[in-house]
Amino acid sequence: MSQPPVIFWFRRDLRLDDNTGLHEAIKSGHPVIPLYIIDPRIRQSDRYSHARMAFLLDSMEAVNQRLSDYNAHLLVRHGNPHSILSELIQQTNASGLYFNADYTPFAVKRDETLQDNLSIDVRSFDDALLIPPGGVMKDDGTPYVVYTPFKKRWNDKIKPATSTVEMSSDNFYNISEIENVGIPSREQLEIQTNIPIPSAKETYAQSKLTHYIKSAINAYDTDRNHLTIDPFNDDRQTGSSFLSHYFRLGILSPRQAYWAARDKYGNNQSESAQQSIATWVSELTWREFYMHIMYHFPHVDRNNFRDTYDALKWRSAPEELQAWKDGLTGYPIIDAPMRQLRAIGWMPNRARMIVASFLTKDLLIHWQEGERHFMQYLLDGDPAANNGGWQWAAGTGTDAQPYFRIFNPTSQSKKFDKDGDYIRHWIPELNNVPKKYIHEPWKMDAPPTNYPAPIVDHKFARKRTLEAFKAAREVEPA
DNA sequence: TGAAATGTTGGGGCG
DNA sequence: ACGCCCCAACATTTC
Repeated sequence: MSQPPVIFWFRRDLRLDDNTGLHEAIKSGHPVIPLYIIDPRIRQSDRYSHARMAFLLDSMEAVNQRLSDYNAHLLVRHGNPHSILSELIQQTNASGLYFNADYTPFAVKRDETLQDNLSIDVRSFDDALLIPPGGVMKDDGTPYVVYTPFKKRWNDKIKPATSTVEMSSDNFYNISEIENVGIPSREQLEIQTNIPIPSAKETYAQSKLTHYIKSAINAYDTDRNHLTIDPFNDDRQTGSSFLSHYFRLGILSPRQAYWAARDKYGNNQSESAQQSIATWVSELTWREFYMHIMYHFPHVDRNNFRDTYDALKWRSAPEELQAWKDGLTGYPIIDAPMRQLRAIGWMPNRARMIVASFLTKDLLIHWQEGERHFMQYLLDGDPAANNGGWQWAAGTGTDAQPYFRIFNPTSQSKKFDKDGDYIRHWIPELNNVPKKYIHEPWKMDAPPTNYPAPIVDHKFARKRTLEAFKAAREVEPA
């Protein structure tokens, strides 16, 4: 084979099926070098997650295994992407670089100068979303900042699924001649995590998707708010599809999920099942919405989307922040999910809203503290979706809940963990607390002595926050 | 993808 | 039998 190779650079698309950039590379007819670059800057980030990195390593291993069906291997290199790529181009005489676009500010900045710095054909493809940023705009050409009209237009823009590409061993470059460090071990990357890492295999993720769409999705509308104890180990808990970590690394594509759901929707379902399916798809749309937002408004990454609350006096309360992180606030409905997060790298969306409201509204601590903590522990931690959720809860974001909408932890607890099963599972100290007091153990005559009293009084905190937000609104914009 | 404060209504206890 | 009060239940307004 005398043709020069092309490089396919895996980033957040660790799958072989329905991978736009990879398939384009294959279709080019040149032998493909599958590459992953471990960028040491990721590990220096204060948003770095040991668990997510462990999951990424497993995912690289899974891709490598699938590649072995084609006598191919994943080439792994460590370092600055620009230098790695130019070095590799020199070594292999590659004529093209293919990858799928990543829309976070970090990735956009990393990728924008590639074409100028590399002397070869650089091809970026839209793959991570059903509709890429810029594809859903208002008639006046500006981006949507409210979810509902975005979703309406997004739905109208969906295009039919495209056909797949057949691969063979002829499509891949023999990299045995090139230096390949291979996939590093956890020890080599100094990964420390006790979180049980779910399977990162593409086929496993696909079967999970199929299984979920088959039946559990029909009850999503009602079950989505259930506080699921451990979706890794308990198949009875079906409220969440628990696929977000697969979308995070692109082990599943949103197209695979969307079309699986939509095929089922059109296939003679009851009205309530259809409604549930629509709601589930709507969560995919939220993911796209927030990625579009971060692309069009990159400042949201480290700043309020709206400057309305730039003057807000967030509290500095390191001990209270620590209590929140440790699950020791004295509010069971806060502490249970915070402990769950550290234990399994996941918490239900409802719980995310409750603990986010508590940090920002009850403790009046900056949403960025919570956003960072979530990124450090969530297996599905995605910069755009996580940021969007936090700014929504804090009231600083696009389409945010109004500042006066403050969750009452106790009523949320009674509503979504009626019997207290979720609380008892994650807070063993409360094992013997009767149902009557499980949501507010401080009201017992003799509360468990090994569980803290509430670090803040909700009624007092609510008033404090209303006043702080009101004061910030009254500050004239600069 | 709220909750608290305030307003309204109507049934029941009771003198 | 009547008026008064209490308050649950629901509705509306406000934050």
